Amino acid sequence: MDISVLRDSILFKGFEEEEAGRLLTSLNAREKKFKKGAVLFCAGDVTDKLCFVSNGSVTIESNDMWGNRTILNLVGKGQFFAESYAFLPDVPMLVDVCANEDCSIIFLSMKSLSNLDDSIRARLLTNLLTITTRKNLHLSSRSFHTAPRQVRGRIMAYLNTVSVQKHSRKFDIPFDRQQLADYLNVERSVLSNELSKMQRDGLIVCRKNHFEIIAGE
Amino acid sequence: MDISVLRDSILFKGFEEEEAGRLLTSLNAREKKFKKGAVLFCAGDVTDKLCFVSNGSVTIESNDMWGNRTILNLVGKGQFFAESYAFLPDVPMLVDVCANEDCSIIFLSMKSLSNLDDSIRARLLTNLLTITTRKNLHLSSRSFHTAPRQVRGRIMAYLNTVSVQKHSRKFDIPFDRQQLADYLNVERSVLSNELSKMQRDGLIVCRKNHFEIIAGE
DNA sequence: GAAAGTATGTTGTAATTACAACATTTTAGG
DNA sequence: CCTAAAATGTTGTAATTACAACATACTTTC
Repeated sequence: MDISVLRDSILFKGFEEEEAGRLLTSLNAREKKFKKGAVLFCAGDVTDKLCFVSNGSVTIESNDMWGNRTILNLVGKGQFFAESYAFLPDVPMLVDVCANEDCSIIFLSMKSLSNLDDSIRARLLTNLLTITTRKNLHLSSRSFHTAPRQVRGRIMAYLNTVSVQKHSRKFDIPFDRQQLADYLNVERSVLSNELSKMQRDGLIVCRKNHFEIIAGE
Repeated sequence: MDISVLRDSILFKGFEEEEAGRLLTSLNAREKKFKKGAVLFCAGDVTDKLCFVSNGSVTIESNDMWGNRTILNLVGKGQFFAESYAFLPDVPMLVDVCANEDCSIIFLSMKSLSNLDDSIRARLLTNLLTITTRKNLHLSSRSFHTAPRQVRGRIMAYLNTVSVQKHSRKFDIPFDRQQLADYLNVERSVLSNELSKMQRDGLIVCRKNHFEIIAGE
């Protein structure tokens, strides 16, 4: 198990090397590998495991009975997921979790938190709180990407966020066209069409996953 | 200041009466009243206050420069808001918070958490974690309500959730028509129209805020 | 480097939604 | 109880999107 990515994560902030090691044991850390397309969790599943992406990426998505997919989030290397369910283990998951590419996931048991001594527990809880509040902001950012009524507005809202995050007008996005469509809640063909129009209108340049936002004068 | 609602909240779960009182002092609890329509926070504001609705309700919303409103959440009596910003006080708010009716809000300072002793801090953090993870689920539930491509699907997704929460096919919703439209990201007139059709089709009965879902055969 | 498979782009039509304008109902004050 | 204001319902048209069908480009594998 490659611990280094997890060791560098926000979860272990403020912990000495030796404490971190003991904590990993207490949390019963287990790593598992998944192939692209594998389903890690289905809606309705329950879990008490906090999940960490040590390599690759997964998508958090909702698939309705007519085959419509909505991608709520893409969780990349170094990020956590299922934290809400880990702390509310009675609540069945509302979403599916799928391997977006070959990936490695570390599962951490949250059951034995109360056995830790207060000092370690308080620090760990503080870090967990940072994880959940950040996730909170991340979740609400999708609301802003899907809020505009028109496709162009949604694309721009999304690209702007990515551009701000990457501190550059040129950047790659982690989605292919179908995924971006499913994230923005629009038709793939309409998305492709609109991207073409936006290029003709001189708003953006894009090729595959690479985008550039053209500055207005 | 009426402390009883806050005292009964999840934040103070597991605290003795005497500890709770001291905690309130440490957190510098302050209550403030707002008139319906008042703006408590604007997008861009920063705060380190955890906010609690001790009476009334507020809406969490995003208003774009063309006057389009998106309601992300309605926070009622006994619930918290701004918890993410309270713990990430550098992050400017992405949303506006407005008084949905006359209301009272208790503001709790999260700055001095580290001064508390480990035992109290660990218990408080555990409760805060419950608040943030629940909020997380609440936020993602809106994604499911706006995921269906058609208006009827969105209405049904929303009404189903409320029905499950209230354990009844008959229930009141906290939104008026305009607010429900802004929550579901649809036009108010289209929403009214669709509700009429759904009544004609025998799917629901509604009058003002009161809804009844009619069981399929 | 062909062939097959996958991803992306394009187009036309049917369906749906946005928007405006107005009708009706409900609520709040005097 | 009347009036004004607000909320909700209805309708028609213009604009947008969904969907299907197909064209093109890019990848992968042999």
